[in-house]
Amino acid sequence: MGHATGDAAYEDLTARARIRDAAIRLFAERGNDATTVRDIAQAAGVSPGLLRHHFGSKEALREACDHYVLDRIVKIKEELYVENKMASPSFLPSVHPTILLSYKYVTRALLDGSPRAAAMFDDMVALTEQWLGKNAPGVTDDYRAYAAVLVGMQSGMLAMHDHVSRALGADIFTTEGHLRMAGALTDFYSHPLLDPDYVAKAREAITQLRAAAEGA
Amino acid sequence: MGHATGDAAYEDLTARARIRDAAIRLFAERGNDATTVRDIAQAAGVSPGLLRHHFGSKEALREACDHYVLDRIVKIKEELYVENKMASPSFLPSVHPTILLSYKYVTRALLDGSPRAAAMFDDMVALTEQWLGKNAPGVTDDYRAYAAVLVGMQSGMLAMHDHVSRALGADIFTTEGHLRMAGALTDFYSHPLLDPDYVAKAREAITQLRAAAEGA
DNA sequence: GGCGGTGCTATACCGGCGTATAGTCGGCCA
DNA sequence: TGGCCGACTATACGCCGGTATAGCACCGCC
Repeated sequence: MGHATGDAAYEDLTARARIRDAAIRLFAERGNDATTVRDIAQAAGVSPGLLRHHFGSKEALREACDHYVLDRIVKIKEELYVENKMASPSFLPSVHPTILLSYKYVTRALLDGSPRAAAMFDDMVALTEQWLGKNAPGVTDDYRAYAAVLVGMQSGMLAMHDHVSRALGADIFTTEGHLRMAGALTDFYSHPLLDPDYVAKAREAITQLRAAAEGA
Repeated sequence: MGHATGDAAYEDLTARARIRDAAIRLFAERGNDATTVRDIAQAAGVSPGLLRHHFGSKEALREACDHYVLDRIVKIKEELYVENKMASPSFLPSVHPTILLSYKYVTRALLDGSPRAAAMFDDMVALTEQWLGKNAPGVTDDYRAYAAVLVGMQSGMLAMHDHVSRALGADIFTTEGHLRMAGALTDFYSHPLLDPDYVAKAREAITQLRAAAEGA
């Protein structure tokens, strides 16, 4: 990570690639607004002017990063998909540092309002909706909402990585923390959390509130 | 004076209260960094200098807002708790606009790194952990991770409200959208999503990856 | 009636941001 | 060898952020 200077492979990259990589790292870490072009330039070991020379503007650089990372992710997903038919869109055992960084980046991009990331979110919702119809038909009668909530929770938890990691005592964007999180997630998806009594009461409360809202 | 809205009750508030309310609204909507003291002043119908006069600095204003909103939330929770013993920390049928705004605010505060919000997150994790031990002892053998994931997903979904709302076709911070979301959430908590075969394979994959990571 | 303090405004200041521009270095081709 | 072109730097510009300061209007108190 902290290729200050001296890492041979890192030094061998073209300046353009170094800028892109540094930008991805910093955007993923701090978000778009909190990252300055001067920060990126320093991290890449170049002058700030070079960013403009190669990418035109900060916004264009961000789009290039979006494109790069999102492409990498769909490629990874395709590989995973053919490799073992894990068709579930829920979670993948993504433990390689690069993959983790990519997820971190996309999560931030979602919060930063990146159109590309938003499109990916929509795709995932659509995919999940289909998957539900095929593989888990009984769980709900509002597939759309269920899929939206599922994808939102999954990506949202990554957005809360600081807090989840703190509670866990391990960074969920490292292999160790990610696996512990994945374990809990598996528990979560395999057992119902609420007992039927409680669920019935909750449903009743919801329908009452809905009726009250419509009546008003 | 007499700025955005001619609402009488609004006009009757002291300038200090108007500033606080405007700040809460804007912080909740755009986050801390993206809202300027000039924005807040304009929304409150006062001059920018007055913010400094009453609160000292932007950061101090934010802390005052944190304090105010968080207090409001714990008060609401206490009321809910005594009213009907809904001891579950999972979700509350919070449909009042003020409550929804409060939740939106805290969610953003979590992303913005507010210490108070983070403390509340930790409290919720601890509470959830206890609750799990009492009310759902069988679901996992890593209570801590389970609770962290649960709270992270729940709050994270709110952080993704833009995208979830877009997928849903309804803003989840309005009563209508929130109830639809709550319905899906109830489905989610009451039925296992993954079938045992799939779960077994997932667990196996996780343990393999863990072993590989430790071996390395 | 004068008078001090408080709520409030107007304006100025400084730093950091993204961006623009002029200029330097070095390799490649005629 | 001369010249050109792309990679790259140094420096400056305009803008806008939070903040500081000076001054004004009002109101209770002696």
